[in-house]
Amino acid sequence: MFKDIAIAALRENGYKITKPREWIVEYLDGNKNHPTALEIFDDIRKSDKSISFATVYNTLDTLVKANIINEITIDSQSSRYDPDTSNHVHFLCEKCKKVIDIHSDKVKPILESMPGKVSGFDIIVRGECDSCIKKS
Amino acid sequence: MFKDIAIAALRENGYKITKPREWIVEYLDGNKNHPTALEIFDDIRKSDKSISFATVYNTLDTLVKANIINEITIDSQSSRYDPDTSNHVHFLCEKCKKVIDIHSDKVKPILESMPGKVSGFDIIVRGECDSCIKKS
DNA sequence: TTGCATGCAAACCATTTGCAAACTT
DNA sequence: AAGTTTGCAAATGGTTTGCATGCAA
Repeated sequence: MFKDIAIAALRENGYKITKPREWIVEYLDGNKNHPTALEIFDDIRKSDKSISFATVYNTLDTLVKANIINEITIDSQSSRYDPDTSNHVHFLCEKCKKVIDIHSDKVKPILESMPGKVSGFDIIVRGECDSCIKKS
Repeated sequence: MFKDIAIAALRENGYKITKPREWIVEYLDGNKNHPTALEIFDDIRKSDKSISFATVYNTLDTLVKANIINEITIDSQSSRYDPDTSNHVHFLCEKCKKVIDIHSDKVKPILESMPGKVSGFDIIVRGECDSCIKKS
């Protein structure tokens, strides 16, 4: 389970386990919405928990540095965060704005062809999804 | 030549050919540095040309909309722009900060496997380049 | 007890906007 | 002449920072 792995990874890297960090990890567990920092902040606040903006940013930074989550740049306005660190592509439908995760074995060959050691990646494809094409 | 193609494409899309647009297109012609809007602004100003910040942004937007250049998000701080719209991957060396363009036929299979119509993409791989590995 | 982490508000900085003047067609 | 485009400066909005207080270890 993501939460347990994340908490363990934080511990291993010498980070303290605090309430805000637990909340954010819980929030991201199984989350496929690629939320922004603001969305995370708002949603956590809605559930009677007190958290500050700076802490959301700090914690997300920490989780990214510890390789527990990925920062994705599909939205040029603001960073989004993804707890799924497995090889996948983000397909953004520009009509309905949905981000579809595509787990594909076609990603690996690209990573293997890089002229150096790979530490992370972000594959963003923009277009129009089948569901929107059918509607038009 | 990129400049001629870009100007023609602007005309075809009903955009007027103005000095600032020419300067920016010339600046980007053959440019492999993936510059930011600020870098473009500064460099154009350095060569005795008067241009405003808003115009740089407006023009880059226009060029992106007309599919003449790509906006790339390799830098979470600010957008970068690439006149090379052919299928390639951006490999960012986190040590020397260089962005290496990798033209690869491995990109196409990914685009073809998307659940919809593809209009654009941005493939970013982060790591350490061979040259930096050798130095350490 | 010892630092690391949090929270607040102010600062920062890339990008956008409104509008009058200038220019392309 | 008509309608875009430019340029300026101010506004916006996501993200970061400094520092005092709080908390995990």
